[in-house]
Amino acid sequence: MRIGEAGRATGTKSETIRYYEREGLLPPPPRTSSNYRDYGPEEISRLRFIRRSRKLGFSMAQVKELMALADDPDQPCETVDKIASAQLREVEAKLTDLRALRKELTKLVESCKHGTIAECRVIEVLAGNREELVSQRH
Amino acid sequence: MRIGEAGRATGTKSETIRYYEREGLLPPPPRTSSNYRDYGPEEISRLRFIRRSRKLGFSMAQVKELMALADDPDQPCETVDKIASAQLREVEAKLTDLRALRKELTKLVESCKHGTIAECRVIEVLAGNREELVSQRH
DNA sequence: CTGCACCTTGTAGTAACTACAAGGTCAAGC
DNA sequence: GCTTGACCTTGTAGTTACTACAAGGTGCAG
Repeated sequence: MRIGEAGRATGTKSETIRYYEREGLLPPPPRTSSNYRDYGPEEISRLRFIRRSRKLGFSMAQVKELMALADDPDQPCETVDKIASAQLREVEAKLTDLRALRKELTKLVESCKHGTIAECRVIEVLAGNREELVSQRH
Repeated sequence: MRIGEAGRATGTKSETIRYYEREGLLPPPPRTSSNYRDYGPEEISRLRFIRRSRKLGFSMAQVKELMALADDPDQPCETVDKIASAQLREVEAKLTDLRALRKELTKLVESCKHGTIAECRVIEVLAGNREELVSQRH
């Protein structure tokens, strides 16, 4: 599988795939006789994972951490737990915020269906005070 | 409330707040007699909303769209529905991915607690084929 | 009245892409 | 067999969303 096809399969531009390789997120794939990158299903999985994680708001460094967990299951339990727990806390926080946002957007779409114009509280719903607790840590 | 305090209240650097103002995400606040920006609770809410949304992986343009929904409830229903529905689809997709990721991370942390080293399937869990359907649209 | 923390504008650097230039590769059609 | 066009290569420069720093003004505590 060449870079263009890999890109179409994962919704990624060729340039971005090469960029991930340069930055160490993707291992350099084998090359064909004419020096084209040649991707297998394993690399496609990894690429798909990177794209999804980035869309969820994780940094490239965090994506690397997650992939390291998957790649090397023989790391000391302490390390795995530390990384996984931290990522888990972030995932939970994102889930909470997204559920609140979903509720508000659903209400908006519903009221539109009935021809009425609802007042929209998207801002208030995410402007709660959890963030203040987070920023205390700095 | 001056810019520094507003920043501490929302986990945002002063520079970033000024940047949001330049880019039109935040309205220019009133100034004090000594030309300092003076923020009220309304602006703080808005700022908090921007920060949360960005962490959830929404672009500044999407954040603007969402805020426009909240600011102007008298827009034609068609417009509101189009924007809200699109954002809702994205929120749902993010929720699905995050739930899968959470499950995998929880498993990892649990097995660590019992001293065993689990095999980690974080990559596989997000490498499913939903993305292929999305990329068909282009 | 002088530190010191804060504010102002402006410019330059970073992360994560994204686009484009200049040129090599290769299967399809005449 | 040769050209056309879609693909690939490396490299550089532009974009988005910050982030850091410089040079200087503001304001309150001691």
